[in-house]
Amino acid sequence: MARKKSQTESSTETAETVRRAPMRDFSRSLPMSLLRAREAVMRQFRPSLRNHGLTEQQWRILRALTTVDAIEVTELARVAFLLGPSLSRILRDLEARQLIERRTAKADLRRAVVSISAKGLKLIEAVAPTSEAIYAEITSRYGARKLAELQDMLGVLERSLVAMEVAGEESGEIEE
Amino acid sequence: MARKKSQTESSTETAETVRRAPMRDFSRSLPMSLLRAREAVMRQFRPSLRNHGLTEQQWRILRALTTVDAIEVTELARVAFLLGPSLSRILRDLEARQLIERRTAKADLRRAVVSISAKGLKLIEAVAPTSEAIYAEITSRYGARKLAELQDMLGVLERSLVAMEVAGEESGEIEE
DNA sequence: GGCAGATGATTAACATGTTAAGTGAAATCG
DNA sequence: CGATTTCACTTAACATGTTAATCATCTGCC
Repeated sequence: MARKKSQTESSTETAETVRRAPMRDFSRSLPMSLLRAREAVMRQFRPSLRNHGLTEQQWRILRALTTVDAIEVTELARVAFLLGPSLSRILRDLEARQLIERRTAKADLRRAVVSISAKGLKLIEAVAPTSEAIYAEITSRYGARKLAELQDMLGVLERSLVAMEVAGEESGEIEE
Repeated sequence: MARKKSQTESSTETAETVRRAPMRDFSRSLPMSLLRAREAVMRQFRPSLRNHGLTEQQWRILRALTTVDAIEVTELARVAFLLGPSLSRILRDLEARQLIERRTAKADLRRAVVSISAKGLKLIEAVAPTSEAIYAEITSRYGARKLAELQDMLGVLERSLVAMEVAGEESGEIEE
């Protein structure tokens, strides 16, 4: 680190009143903390996934599909925590690669039902060992108990924020 | 919740051996927990930013610029936690909107130095009150002490993961 | 039965994430 | 001092995030 300034500072005078409100130091804001933590975690997994030709989101989808027999697209979006449009694009690609299978629900032609293919399962099984090893290493380094506690706290945070949203909608802003 | 299956299950036989390794329930994995928590937080801020014509990242950059007089692009990328290419594109846009100013370092023509403009400062000042109010509401709902503790834990996690990366490089994989 | 409104999914359009390649300038070394 | 390497930054190319619009089907109601 070490700022290493005073070398490109031959500036003139630029911003005058800048630096009025230091605010919350910014780099320590909650969104930044969460972003950096998540990035630090994912940086561990990405290389392995990449070696198997998978992105983080594609992995999430396949992973979610191994926990069910078949699932509708909307439900899958909820479980894998992806927005519809992203999921739509990714499913198109995964289907083309024959890692998943998709068919239309007989009772409701709007709905599509997705399931993982044998090829997809094989891929998952090829990646899983490394992923599990990395996860174990993280758990070991950070501490299993602490990790569980952290996840609890994140869950509580999430729920209190959802409650906050609801509170902000109960009246007023109906139409746009 | 509630699986609501047995309605689109008129399937034939699809996946056979599926559901072998439930793994870590998936939705409770650390990356997912962090992702959902962060999304829950950002969902609070996005509408306000959007009303002012700013994306989350643009806001991060302007916000970071208020804490310094001027800063080099690479340093800014580090502080705002953005990758070079993303930052490059966003700076191009912010400069076109005259929210920032950019000039070239005299001592090193490779380096660009960025600073916020008066217009940019005005925009920040217009958005800040709402942002601060939302942040205060979150703090209040979740608890200031708990929030500080959560951020501590996130910081520790981040640092232990950085240590993990280093440990995985000390020998071997030098060239690509 | 037929039509207005709701719903599931996709497409469109634009912004960012991510890795690789390109460009010009500076540092290093023979 | 000139070739090579390194460095700061930008472009390129592709994948995803995000919001709005579109499309087909469904549902409720008459």
